[in-house]
Amino acid sequence: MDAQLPQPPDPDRSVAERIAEVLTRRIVLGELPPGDRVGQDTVAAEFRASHVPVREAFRRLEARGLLVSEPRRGVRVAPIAPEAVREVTEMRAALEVLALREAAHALTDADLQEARLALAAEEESGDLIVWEEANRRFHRALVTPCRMPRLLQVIDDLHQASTRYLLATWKSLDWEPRSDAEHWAILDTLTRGDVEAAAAALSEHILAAGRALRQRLVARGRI
Amino acid sequence: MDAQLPQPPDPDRSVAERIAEVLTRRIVLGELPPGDRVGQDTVAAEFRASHVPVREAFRRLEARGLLVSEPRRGVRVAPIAPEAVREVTEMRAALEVLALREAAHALTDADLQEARLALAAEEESGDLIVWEEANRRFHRALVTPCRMPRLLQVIDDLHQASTRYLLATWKSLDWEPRSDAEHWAILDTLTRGDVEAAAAALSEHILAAGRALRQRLVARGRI
DNA sequence: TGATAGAATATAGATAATCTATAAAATCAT
DNA sequence: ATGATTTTATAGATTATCTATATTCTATCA
Repeated sequence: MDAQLPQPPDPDRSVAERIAEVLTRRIVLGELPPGDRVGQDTVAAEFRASHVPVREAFRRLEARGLLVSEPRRGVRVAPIAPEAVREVTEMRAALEVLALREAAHALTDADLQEARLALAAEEESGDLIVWEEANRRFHRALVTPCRMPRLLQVIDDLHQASTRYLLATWKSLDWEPRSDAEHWAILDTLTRGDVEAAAAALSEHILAAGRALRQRLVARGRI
Repeated sequence: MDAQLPQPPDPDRSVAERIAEVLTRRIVLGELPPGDRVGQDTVAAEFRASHVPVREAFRRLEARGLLVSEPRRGVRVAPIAPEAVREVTEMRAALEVLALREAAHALTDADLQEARLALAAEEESGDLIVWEEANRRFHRALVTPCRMPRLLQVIDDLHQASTRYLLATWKSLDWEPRSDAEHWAILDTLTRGDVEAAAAALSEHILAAGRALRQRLVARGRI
């Protein structure tokens, strides 16, 4: 791991925020594997910062479930367990359905167009990470119009966790594009104005993806 | 406000944790009103601590939605807005129903007994704060057996927010015990093993309480 | 007189050096 | 070899200090 590039000072964002952002990316992408200890002095040295903003960044990531903190023993990257995958999946299903139902009232043509563009980007992606970016963009397009910031924040945190589980499980190699059919089906029912059908499809889609992920994770764990 | 009592050192909990706990209580109870600025040096002086653990406590409370942070301007107590009440209510309904469905598999007689005791405590309470404690205990008894720590944490944060809205709106004066009938109905259906009916009743109960709260809040806002 | 530009002040955010307590590692004695 | 003990590394916290920004106060001018 090479040293942090001298980031533009950017006085609008605190040092803690920038550290939190970089650490988040590393954990989600799997560069920092589950269980790894994250030393505050190491991080501070890398970012040429003191331990104060580092600790603040730790607290943010802890709240998002990416780090776990043990008193007097520092923090480590949260483990990846099948039960956690199930939990995050079910929470996402419940909350994205809620957000979609609320968003449906306010859904504009531009929102639907954005969702379509996201699905097009999915189909053009040859890489798991790129596909996941488009996948996230699609889900976000469906729920963002609900205008419920707290709900959207929690959904975002959960999706981040999902992404981490996905990337840790599929490793970009043995991956082929999938589930796009479900995505189009959700978008179709929504375009037709059938919110309940779209909600049901979205829920089933999230749960199915979660089941597949968990199965694969358990299988990998047994090898 | 008098000075902080010399707390037992308690080496198992960090200074940041203790500060976060006390600030949480003050915000939920309304001692720190919405919009109030919370100065880091003021808090540090009161707890005879440095600004470092204070800032960590701020980050924890920010993640729970009790504080909002404005860059270079510090933190203030989160405002109480009808839209936020609605948001928290709907999230609670969705997530507590999910938790209840999962908990139902594992529900023991002891859990049901705990719920009954909580309802008895509600009926004996003459004070809004005491009632709310029992109310929380009841809801917790229903969902805790699901054994999904992340879900339970989010539910807990949301319930804390609900409590704050409740106490800010009803002010302990013009309050009379209510909604206990709904509580008993939920418990009855659950005792009979009808999980779906209990889930529906729980959802409707949370949403109804939220509607009442929001109406009252809007009415108060107009006076 | 009132609005506004500019100086003064308070404070958020951050640094650096330092301290204590504890967990982990290394060493020593049996 | 193994168990006890010392050493070492580091988390958590303090204190003093620094800079940049918000806010407040004040003085000037239309």
